[in-house]
Amino acid sequence: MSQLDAIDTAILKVIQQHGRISNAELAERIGLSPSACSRRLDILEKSGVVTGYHARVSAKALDYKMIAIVHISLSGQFAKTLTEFEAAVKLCPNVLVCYLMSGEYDYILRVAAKDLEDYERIHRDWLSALPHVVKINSSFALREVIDRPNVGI
Amino acid sequence: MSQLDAIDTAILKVIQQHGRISNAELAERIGLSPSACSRRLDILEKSGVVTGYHARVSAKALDYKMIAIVHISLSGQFAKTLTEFEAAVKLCPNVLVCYLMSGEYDYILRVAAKDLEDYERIHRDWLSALPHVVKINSSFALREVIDRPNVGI
DNA sequence: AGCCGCTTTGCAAGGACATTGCGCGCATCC
DNA sequence: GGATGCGCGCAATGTCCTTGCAAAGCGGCT
Repeated sequence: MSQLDAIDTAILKVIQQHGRISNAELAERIGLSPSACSRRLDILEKSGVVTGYHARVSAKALDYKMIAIVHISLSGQFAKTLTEFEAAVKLCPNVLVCYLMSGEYDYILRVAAKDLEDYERIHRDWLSALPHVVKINSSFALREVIDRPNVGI
Repeated sequence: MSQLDAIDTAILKVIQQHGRISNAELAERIGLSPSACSRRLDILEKSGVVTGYHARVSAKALDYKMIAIVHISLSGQFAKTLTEFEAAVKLCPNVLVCYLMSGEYDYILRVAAKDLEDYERIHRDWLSALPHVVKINSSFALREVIDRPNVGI
């Protein structure tokens, strides 16, 4: 991928916030002809700068009213241990985010649940069943203050 | 908003993963005529079930190579304290996510930075400057294992 | 300075697409 | 049983996306 110029950055800034904007309106906003804009966007997509488009669905419309932050420690940091854990955690659809971390815990997870009972099920059937786990620490989000799709550029 | 039926759910499932899909292809995937599909999607958007569409931009294409998870404790839980902290944290463009939490820390943040030097700047100019903060604990993500845009439905 | 090649732009055309009105089928309720 | 409302498919029209093509900007080189 070549370097991004000011026009590319402007395109990215718009489509981050308005992913389903028409090419015509996008072109107008950034001051370019629709054809040039379409070609630039095409390059951004094919070169992997734009990795996808996603609709954001109201969590409570789907009855997901709870967010838990889960800190997990494993029994070791061997590559095999990490690989097996990660393969297993990827299968749980309720895990939205998972990072391998520095610091006190090995992994940090963001988990969506419909309610406390649902979370208890997830904890029992999924999280506790993950391999090599020696400690699980769940905290619950009381309120979402910020949830940006991307860093403001 | 009325209840979501199986077709609505199917639509949501597709557009969560393919936010820029054409209405024609969406209709074909879920087995509906384009007109009916367009009308359903319109209802889902106007009723607030679909809250927006966003392009996902490769973080490293923008040179954001670091993700920090920051735990923050405040000096108290008075409403005024929380409100002032939240107003301030919302201004920092590097803070992608912020939750008010139960548990040991009051807030948990996901912060994007270009590199360690950039994070040092964010920490100094933004995080340390947030009002009522008494403790900041930063951990760094070594690797992103999962980052789903939405819960799998 | 002038030339040349590369890149990117704007324009135009044709083909696809989104949207809206309309009539029909189906279920519900009186 | 008839009326009513809801959601569907079909068709048409206006918009939009895309691609070919020529010209303009830009940098390097002589």
